[in-house]
Amino acid sequence: MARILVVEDDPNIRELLQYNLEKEGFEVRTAEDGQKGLEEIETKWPDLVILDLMIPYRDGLEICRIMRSKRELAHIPVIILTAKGEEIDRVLGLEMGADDYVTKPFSTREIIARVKALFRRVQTIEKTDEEVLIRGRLTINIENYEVTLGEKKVDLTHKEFQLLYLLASRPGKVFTRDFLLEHIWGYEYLGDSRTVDVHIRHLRQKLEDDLIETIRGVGYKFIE
Amino acid sequence: MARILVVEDDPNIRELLQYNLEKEGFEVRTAEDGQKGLEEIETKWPDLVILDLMIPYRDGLEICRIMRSKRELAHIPVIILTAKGEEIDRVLGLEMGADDYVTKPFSTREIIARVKALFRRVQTIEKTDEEVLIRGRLTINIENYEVTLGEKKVDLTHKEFQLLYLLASRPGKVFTRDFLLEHIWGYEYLGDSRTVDVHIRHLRQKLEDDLIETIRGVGYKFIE
DNA sequence: ACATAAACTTAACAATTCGATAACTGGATA
DNA sequence: TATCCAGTTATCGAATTGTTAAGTTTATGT
Repeated sequence: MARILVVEDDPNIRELLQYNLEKEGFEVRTAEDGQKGLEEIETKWPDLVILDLMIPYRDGLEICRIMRSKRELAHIPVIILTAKGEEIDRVLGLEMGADDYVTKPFSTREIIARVKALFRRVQTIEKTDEEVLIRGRLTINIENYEVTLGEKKVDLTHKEFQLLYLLASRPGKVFTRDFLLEHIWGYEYLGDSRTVDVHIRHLRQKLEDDLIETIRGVGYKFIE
Repeated sequence: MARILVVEDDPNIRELLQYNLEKEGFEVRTAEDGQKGLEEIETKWPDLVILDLMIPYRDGLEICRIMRSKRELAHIPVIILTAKGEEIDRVLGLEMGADDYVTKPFSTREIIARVKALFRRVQTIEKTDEEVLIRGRLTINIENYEVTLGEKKVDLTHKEFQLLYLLASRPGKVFTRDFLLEHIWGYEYLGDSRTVDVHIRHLRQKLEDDLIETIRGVGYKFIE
């Protein structure tokens, strides 16, 4: 199972995290300050690091920066813990390469969910890092934005391409209209969800009718 | 739409929350003390609970702890309301498994934003957690919205799928018609309870007769 | 900066599927 | 045996999606 390092000076939170993460089946190590944490990271290469921002000796951001500068540590995902007031450093943290933030106080469920989500993201990114998606007769080339069906090249618009790519990235999975709107159109989009239908229609016309299946009352899915 | 339970003894805040959440399209129920709140939670399984910390009979943390210890309630997100002076033991609160905290006085916009954020978080993170339910020869894939019996794929409608999923999520547990109506059809639904029978009938036809058992005078259960 | 084309959104209407209800039947229970 | 509860079926209306076209925005090249 995945190995997680928790770098946190407050023993209560440290134990709370350790207890709950181990209950989820992760292997957990802890360090109580930045110096020890960094040593652990450099010698043990954990699979994920949870870093409190305010810790003695070396703070979270510094550790993050050091990790990102070393080739063998650069890929390790990092979750930063911040107290409620410290949210100013968010931008700085992003620059330092943290992958997620959790503001204290947090629920254990939340942090576990985020750990899992992060692992999932890393896994799927590593998997889908290939620029070409092949699904039967369909080929989706992300790099040069090209789609071919059999031998024929298919011209898609930007939205159509995004929609197809998202659906085809997980064949079989049902995507609700809301989910599609949120991910392609953005969180703040306040529009008709019928818009999705129209784009689906266009995709079906340009490709084949039965590539995208309608799940009535739920959404759409790319056939497996 | 999602069903929210507000447990709060102050009638002003209770109504304020109810009014504003309903305006946002949520279905809202209220309880004025911990005992009634807990009953409502256990019998109705709301989709989210807003809990005042200081309420008569059973306080918020106790309810939270009870919820987390019961399998069918453990996943329900909880927002805790605290008065400004109340210094909650943070770690205790975290262990109890609340998902978010709001300090009184709060603005309605804030609480609505948090409710929505929490739903979004839970949806995107938790739903991908347990995607497949296996019950003997029956397989229920939530992500793909697919049901197979043995090797055969079974086409279910939305309502049928929801019904089967709920029943199969706790084999052996008897669900009353009222519970099923409130949980799947919504708090507001005022209809014939024969409706449930018809959908059960359809499920039995599409699957096997003896998967869903009738408990005369009570309701239905999925066989263990 | 402008004209033009392309892409996107919205609206309206058609087609289809689904679900609620009523009414009747059958069986269990007291 | 009477009564109550669940099973069953067909039908109608409602909800969802498909489809087309017109209107609006955005992008592109000159």
